[in-house]
Amino acid sequence: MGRMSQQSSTAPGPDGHGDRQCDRSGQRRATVVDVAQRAGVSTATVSRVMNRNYPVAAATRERVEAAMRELGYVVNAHARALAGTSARTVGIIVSELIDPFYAYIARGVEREATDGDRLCLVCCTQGDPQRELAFIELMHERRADAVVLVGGSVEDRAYKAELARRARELDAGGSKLVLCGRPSLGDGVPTVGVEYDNEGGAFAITDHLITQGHERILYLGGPPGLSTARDRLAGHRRALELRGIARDRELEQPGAFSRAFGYRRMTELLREGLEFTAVFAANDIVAAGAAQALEEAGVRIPLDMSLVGYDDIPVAQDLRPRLTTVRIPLEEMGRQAVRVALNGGDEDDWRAPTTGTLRLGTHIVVRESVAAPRSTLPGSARPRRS
Amino acid sequence: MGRMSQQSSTAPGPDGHGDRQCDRSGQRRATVVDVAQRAGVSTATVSRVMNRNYPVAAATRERVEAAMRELGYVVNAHARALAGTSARTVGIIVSELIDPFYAYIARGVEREATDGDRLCLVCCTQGDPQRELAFIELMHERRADAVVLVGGSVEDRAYKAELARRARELDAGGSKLVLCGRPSLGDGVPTVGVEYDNEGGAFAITDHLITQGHERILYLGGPPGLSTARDRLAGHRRALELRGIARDRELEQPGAFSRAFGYRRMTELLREGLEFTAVFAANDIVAAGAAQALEEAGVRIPLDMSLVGYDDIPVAQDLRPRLTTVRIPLEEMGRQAVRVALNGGDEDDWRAPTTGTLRLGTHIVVRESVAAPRSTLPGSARPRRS
DNA sequence: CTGAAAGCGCTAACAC
DNA sequence: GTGTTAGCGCTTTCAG
Repeated sequence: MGRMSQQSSTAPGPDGHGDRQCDRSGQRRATVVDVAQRAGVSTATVSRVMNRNYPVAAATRERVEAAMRELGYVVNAHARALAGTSARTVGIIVSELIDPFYAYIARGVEREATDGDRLCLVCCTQGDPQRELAFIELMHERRADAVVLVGGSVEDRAYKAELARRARELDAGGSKLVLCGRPSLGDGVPTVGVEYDNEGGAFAITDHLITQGHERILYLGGPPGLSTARDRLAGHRRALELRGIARDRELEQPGAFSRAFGYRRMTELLREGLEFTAVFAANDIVAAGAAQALEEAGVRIPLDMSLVGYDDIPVAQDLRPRLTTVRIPLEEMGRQAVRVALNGGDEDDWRAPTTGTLRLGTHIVVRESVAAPRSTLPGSARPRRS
Repeated sequence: MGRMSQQSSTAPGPDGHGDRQCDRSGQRRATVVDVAQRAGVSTATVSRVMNRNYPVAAATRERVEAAMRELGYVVNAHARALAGTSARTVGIIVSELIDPFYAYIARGVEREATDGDRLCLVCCTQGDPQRELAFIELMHERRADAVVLVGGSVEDRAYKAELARRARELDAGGSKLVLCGRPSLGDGVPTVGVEYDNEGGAFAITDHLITQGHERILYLGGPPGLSTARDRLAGHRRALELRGIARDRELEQPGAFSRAFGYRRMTELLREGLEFTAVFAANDIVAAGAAQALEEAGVRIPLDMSLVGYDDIPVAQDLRPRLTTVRIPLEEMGRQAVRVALNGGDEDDWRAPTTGTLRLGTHIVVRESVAAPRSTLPGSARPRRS
């Protein structure tokens, strides 16, 4: 047997150091070699027992399993990954775990990953594109099978180029960059994607408002530089246009996707006396802020003002009245994201030219926050400035 | 200069195969060897350049960095971890990412991990202790520097023993199991912990209710088998006892930590005509459900009924009236969890006997959901069964 | 400051 | 069925 080929190991150590460690916090973890020795078999057999991918005599197997148990053996996933098998990891990058929009998608990703016997690396960028890039790199270093990028992206040229570079690197290594809820990087870039009908949802809900008789609709929130916000605004405008309602720049009030923005801006607008009968908040969070401002100003929903949101996260049902909004299949998107990445080029190379994009639908959920504008009701004055 | 010492590389390839792979999806990732070759240095130098942990001539460094860039080199974290350095990973196990209670803690863990230049493995057990155990194992395989177990644990003997075994295994390997918001496993078990004053918070808020004049307080929700729920109920009982209020079993209605439970059970209780003037929901989610039931039954908060919760998650502020509740330093707990794990025995072995437990405080946040009971107001009838 | 070489722990041919 | 033996890609003494 060829062990001890050098003068370095195993034995108590000639000079008193070299083999320290048995004293304090950790007596060297057991390895396949230890297990093999104890069970009187080769390391190959131990490996076979663990992976159950090869016939092993029942008796042998038992001996090996006993040895593993007795030694408290735990495989080293890194060694395993190094030796060739996949790291069985999928990475997910969101801007904020606290935000239900991301949390639901993350849940889908985590569940699908777990179902596929993989672990999930999760990172939060806190909205910083630079961190996003850095995290992709980190996950690449970890050799994640897929890296899921969630949510709207900044519309920046240099940033996109950088992203494309990372996507190519990942692809070259057999991993996939998944764009979940954000636009593709272009045909040349090897990514897969899962989108939802963002523009369509916005169109539908604005149309819903118009159908109820609203013409002066305030569009509130959504960072102008974010793809998500851009698409929602686009859908909103299209609905207006289709119905022949002239666009009014004053009624477009983009801003952060935050409750604070919704509250603050709405308060200001109310004070300034801007005229409108309905509000389309770019997402439910903004709507929650707006609702609070409205409440404090004594404006009743939906009597004096209609309000709708986007995303259909839980807060939509906690608001009073319950919020009419656009539902996105958040969790499903997460699941599909990993599915599409793992089947899109791994083995079943079934005509997925590296850039497969899945598109899921959205639909509006009608609750109690919309009514016909007062002004169209016979005999009532419009709730204008005063 | 010693470049091209082997016959293997760079050139077009003498025999046409041997260097396969340049065609399909991945031309073999570049390795240190490739970089070293291209830069005309040894792999040791490349390593030194990457880790900046050793002096390297500026010129050499530049050549190496250029080579890395040109080759699109990305270190292999597994090889690195195998070679001895830590995996720079912390694991976190929660029951549900969607639940703000867990999400906030997870955020703390993620941020602290990121600040310490580590990545975060996240798993959801969906409340299944068996999965929890399995995930700990998987994270151990990944050689996570710490594994953070979040939230209440089931009070099961066999389960705890199993957990203790895992804790010892981890510890033997130099990792730490962190109990975040759950009781210690006993002195013999090498874990670290971060708790919050669960019982104290419950005591304080029940006392708050009593101080307002309430005597018949319904305790609603909280799975009897969960440590979290047990402690909250204990605090509640202690407050009652201290004030000399007799315990009434009918007023203790444990159950799931869910909105659905809060809604359903409250609806039933109202229908049955149970008498009480205030509700202490075991957490804010349950409180939200209860609030809805109350609303639908035409019971006004806090006029006809006072309501308090626990956790102080965002929904507490979305409810109308805003919910009086107990605040837990959720995110801080997450941060401390990784801090305590990473400093409790890593290098600064400053008297942390493997079992250090940090205890953070809680405090009540008074909002608008509590008032004196109608029955104590002069001249008004109690809102009893009818 | 730089190079050579010995592993880290596991898997996967390839023998027997 | 089971053993042998190369590596996987990186870090790290130990020598220059």
